[in-house]
Amino acid sequence: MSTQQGFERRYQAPEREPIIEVDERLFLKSAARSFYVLEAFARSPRPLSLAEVAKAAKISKSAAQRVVQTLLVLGYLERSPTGTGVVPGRRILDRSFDYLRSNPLIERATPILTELRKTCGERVDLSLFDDVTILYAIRLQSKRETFYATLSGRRMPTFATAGGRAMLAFLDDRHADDIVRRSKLAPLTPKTLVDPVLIRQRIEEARRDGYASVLEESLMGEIVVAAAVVKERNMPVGAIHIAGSLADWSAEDFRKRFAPLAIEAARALSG
Amino acid sequence: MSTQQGFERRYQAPEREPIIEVDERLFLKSAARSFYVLEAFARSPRPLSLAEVAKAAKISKSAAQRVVQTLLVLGYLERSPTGTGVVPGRRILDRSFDYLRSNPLIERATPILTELRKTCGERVDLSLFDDVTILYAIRLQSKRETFYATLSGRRMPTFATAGGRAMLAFLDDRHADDIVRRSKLAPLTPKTLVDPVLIRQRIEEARRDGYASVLEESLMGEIVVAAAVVKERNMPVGAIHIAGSLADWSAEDFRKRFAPLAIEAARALSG
DNA sequence: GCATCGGTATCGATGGTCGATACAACCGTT
DNA sequence: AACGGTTGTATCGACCATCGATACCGATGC
Repeated sequence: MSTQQGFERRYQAPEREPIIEVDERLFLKSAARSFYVLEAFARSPRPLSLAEVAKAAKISKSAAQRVVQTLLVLGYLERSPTGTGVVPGRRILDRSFDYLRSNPLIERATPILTELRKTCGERVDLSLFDDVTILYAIRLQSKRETFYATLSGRRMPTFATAGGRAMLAFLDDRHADDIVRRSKLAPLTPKTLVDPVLIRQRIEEARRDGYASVLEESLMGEIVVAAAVVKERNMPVGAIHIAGSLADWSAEDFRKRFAPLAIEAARALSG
Repeated sequence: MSTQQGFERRYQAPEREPIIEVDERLFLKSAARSFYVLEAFARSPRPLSLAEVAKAAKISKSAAQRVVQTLLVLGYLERSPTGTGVVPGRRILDRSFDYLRSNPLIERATPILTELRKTCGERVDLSLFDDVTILYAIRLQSKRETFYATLSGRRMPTFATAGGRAMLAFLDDRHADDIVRRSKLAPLTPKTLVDPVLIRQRIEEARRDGYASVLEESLMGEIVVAAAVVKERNMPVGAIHIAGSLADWSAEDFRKRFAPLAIEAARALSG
């Protein structure tokens, strides 16, 4: 259920690196409004009435009416089958298809992950680095998964995930600390580390070992090992996760067995 | 409702059913422009320069500049890592996450498909009906899959897929024929049926058997059985596919073994 | 050197969008 | 049966956001 729509939405100021900060005058407010409407469903995944849309997107009812009509025509919204309100439309999936297909990393990763999934028999994920969150792009489930563990497009806090920490380990301390500092350090489970000092310690371990491992920090009963995929100059761009259940494995066995596989797969994708 | 326009893009005139035809004056041209830009990547999944964007979206270079800047800020576009041009942005995945999460069918289907995947050991898909195309929403791969067979958001022609025919079998003849007629009957493989008479015959078989089966019609070496998921009034909304390789199975064995499983899963989702 | 391509920035005119408002249809409740 | 509450739909003049020609800067290439 944790929608966690991650820490604070809304795009103001990429604020990372003061690169050029798009010119106000080139920003199309009316275009942005459409996306604000679509984003309303990140907070409430159910049919929204016109009034609710207007409120969520902070626009007038009239504006909402126009945006909704437009998005209905384009297929990015659909009338709710329940009769009232609108829901996200199928055409959105076309765009995510384009995204996945346009990203060379995804394409190269797919066969490697498939192979990895076969040898492991456990869930295998590819996540993408995105500042204070990571974004799951490919998810190959094993058996018995929760609904959200199957969805790509899910975001998780960088600081609390194996993949996130594996990626932070490739940043310099200043940058990594900055990300932790800007993260909302809310525990996802009773075991989530929220003390920046402890988190930093784990990051250093990851730096030393070449992989990160978290134990029940985002889901009770779950153990994950992950290794970062890096580009030139060792910039982390993604991570390969292998996730298993403590019902099947001891933490030590799991790490010993799967960490090398994650590292190898990540290395095959790097460079 | 259904936004058809299968292969052919662009939304002019839903032209199907003269239902209310959204008021011209409520259609936000400037908002639509942003989506035209995003859709440019459906045709060419690679970085596009400003000029290319302008051309693809049929807007001026200035307009392209503004749209691109805006979408960059919002995260729906990203600068290409190769230095020049833009590519679809990660934020798109957030929206597809919202879509999947908002759709009750997807949520209900997930555990059923997971279970089905486990008992079958073959690839299992959930597709959604969308007029002349079907749209893959959930894909659980087995081993050795092609890249495109792993991507949700992929569209395939309704007439040539097992799921598509299973769904057509639940429409009345007029409607089914109409969909076939409006489809671009281009063969995907040497074995694709393109004769409307033969296609209709297969649809009738599906109606009789409660499932459809296609043999190498969309991918050589592949056999697929599928059963339709229907709503009230027996309207088809999706289909469950089970896909295997002819290297592992005879067509007959495959059908005998998996068709009942597809039917049962689809029935569990229907109603 | 010149040509061509990439992205960026400027600015006044114009027309697309704004939003208050009214309307229609549906629900329960009293 | 009129009510107050939804829902979605439709109208219209005023204004300001957007338009697009144009100029600019930097790389790259011959």
